[in-house]
Parts: sequence; structure tokens; C-alpha cells
Amino acid sequence: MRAQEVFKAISDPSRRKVLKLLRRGSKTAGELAEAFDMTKGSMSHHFNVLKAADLVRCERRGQQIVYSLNTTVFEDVASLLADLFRVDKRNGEHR
Amino acid sequence: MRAQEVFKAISDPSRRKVLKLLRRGSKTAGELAEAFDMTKGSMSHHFNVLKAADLVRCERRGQQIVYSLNTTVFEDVASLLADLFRVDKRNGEHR
DNA sequence: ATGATAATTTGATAATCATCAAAATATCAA
DNA sequence: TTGATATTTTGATGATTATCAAATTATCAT
Repeated sequence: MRAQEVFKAISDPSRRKVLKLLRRGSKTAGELAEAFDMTKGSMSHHFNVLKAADLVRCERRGQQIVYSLNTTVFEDVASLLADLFRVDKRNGEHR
Repeated sequence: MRAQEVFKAISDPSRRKVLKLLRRGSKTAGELAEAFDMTKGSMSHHFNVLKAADLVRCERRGQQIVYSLNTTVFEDVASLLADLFRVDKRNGEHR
């Protein structure tokens, strides 16, 4: 997993909203786009960022493309965060 | 806690490196800056972003300013992430 | 007060990012 | 194959961000 791509992806509020919408189950690109006040082109850009971070999966179903949450990445992100905040007990405070 | 500011803050590799350096204990602005290939002014900007997100605390000690990790935010971020990925069991998949 | 050191702030510039409108691709249905 | 629908891709633009150099603030020591 690329920390860079994951953190960048979730740093945008629109993309976090997409993730939240997907918690209830998969949705088509159009259904997701309806929930936003921006063009489908812009939404598609956000989908790409989320895909690059492997936070969502997508699958074509006829004319539409169905997006779903990739929950397997969650553990990776969680441990990465834990790592970031894990205090090293061996060394003390600054003098 | 502001999700926006926290996620933006940790989306930058330099700032994540600062957090990692602080795991071992507090450090002065100068000590932190030494570990990077950029001016102290730029580092100061990054410190400000981390402070705005409440990820670090700082305290003046004589001529220097000592930064330290604020671990209390960690739980907030963790639960925010968990929330983001929590799958809602009530509703099924997309038809 | 003066000079030295540590750090921040400011103003400018270059790079990245979000967004839009329009064009392109893919699938379906007639 | 033609038209309609769903989505993505492209090219351009404005906004945000990272960075630097220089100016500023704060503290200490003399």
C-alpha cells in the first residue's frame, strides 16, 4: 500500500463523502455523482484518485460502472496510523 | 477535531516524517529542520500545519521551541477512520 | 543597548489539485 | 448502423500548497 496515495485520497472531503456513501453498499458512478454538486467529469476524477489508493473497487455492469468499498485496505491504513503515533518508549524526553 | 485539517496534515510526507521523528521524544525546531533538505522557513510552515491540526504541541524553552507529539488526537483520528470504513450491515449490496 | 542565535512570518514563485466544458469511449436497444 | 445513455478522458483555468529568500520577532549573553 502507498501511504502517500491513501492519505492524499482521504484528505479531500468529497472523496471521504464518497467512501461514506459506499458504506451502505455499492453504487453506480451516476448514483454517487447525484449526491454532489459537481460535474460527472469531476466526480470521475475523484473516483480515479480513490481507485489509485485502492480504497474502492469498480466493475462494469452493462452501461454503468458499480463502485464498492475496498475494506481490506482499512487495516493497512489503521496500522499505518498507529505506527505514526506509536511513541517509542526506549528514548526519553528532550533533555 | 477537524477531520479536514488532520487529514490534510498527514497527507504530506514531510509532515509525516516530522511526526515519526517526534515519536522518540520531543525535539526543537532546529533539530527537526536538520533532518530535512529545506529551509527553516518551509519547516516552520509545516509545523504550523501540524499545530493547526493539533497533532503536535509546542513550548518555548529559552531561545528554542520544543515540539512534541500530541498523542491524544490519535484516538480521534482512529475512530474517524473506523467510521469511514464501517460497513453498514442493514442495507444490502447494490442490486 | 548591541550582537548573536533560534525560530517565525512575509511576499513571491512554481507545482499541484479541483473543477468545468467539451470530446471521446463503451454499452445497449432499435 | 444509428441513436441514446452512462461514464471517462482531455485540455484549460482558477485555487491551493510547498518552497525559497529576506525581513521580523524573541531570547540570551555581554
